[in-house]
Amino acid sequence: MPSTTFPTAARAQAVRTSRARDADRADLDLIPWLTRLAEPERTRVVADLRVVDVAPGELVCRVGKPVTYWFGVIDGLLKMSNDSAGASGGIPITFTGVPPGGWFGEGTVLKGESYRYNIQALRKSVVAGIPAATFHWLLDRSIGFNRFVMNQLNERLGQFIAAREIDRLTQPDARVARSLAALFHPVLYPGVGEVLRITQQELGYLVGLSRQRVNEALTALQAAGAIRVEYGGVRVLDLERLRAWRV
DNA sequence: TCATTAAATTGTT
DNA sequence: AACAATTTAATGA
Repeated sequence: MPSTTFPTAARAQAVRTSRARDADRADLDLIPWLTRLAEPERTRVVADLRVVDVAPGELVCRVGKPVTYWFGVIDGLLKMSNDSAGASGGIPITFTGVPPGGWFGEGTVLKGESYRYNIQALRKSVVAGIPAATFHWLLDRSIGFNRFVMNQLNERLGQFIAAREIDRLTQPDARVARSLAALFHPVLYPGVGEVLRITQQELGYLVGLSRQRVNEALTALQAAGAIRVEYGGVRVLDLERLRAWRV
């Protein structure tokens, strides 16, 4: 196993807790775009792929750091935020959860800029990544990969528009409902099945509500038959209902 | 594998 | 924020 440096940012604090390891077969099955690659490409990508365990609170990448990897979530839950760590005061912050199956930062990698977001693990997670060079190499020769990235960019645009709507919502139940619906996006987050593994605490952190209020909201959503609350997670019964939740 | 214990999560005040 | 109840994870025989 190569002892490469990874993830990039916050390595000083990360290297202590994160543990690089080889990707096993189970991990590979959870990378949605990998199945779309033909043989010569697939082999190189698997070789370049890095998989690490990330501890809760650990930063996967930080605003301003140069782009080195394109990341995806194998397991766990990450938080994407555009805050500047208190530098600009307590200004409204947009959070987005990244559940299993989600790959992000392709726009930044494409342009070769520095990261525009902080990506932080909300709980113990498994994160995969390919080097920016490999990403570009794939774009240059795999049509399947290009299709994936294009679709990804398109769907994500819709996500951000939805996120702005959610931010404007004041009703807690609606915020929770729509945020949940976003996390169950089948294209962006194919790793999320019927059940999303997320605690009410984590959901509260993501949506910007107290755990108690989230609990109340979830109870209401469950009573309406849109979801089922389970221990350490939520099962979606009616995704459309969640998306359209008003009050 | 099972029973016991510790930790995590939930529901409620 | 604090509490009790419940569920899961960890431990060791």
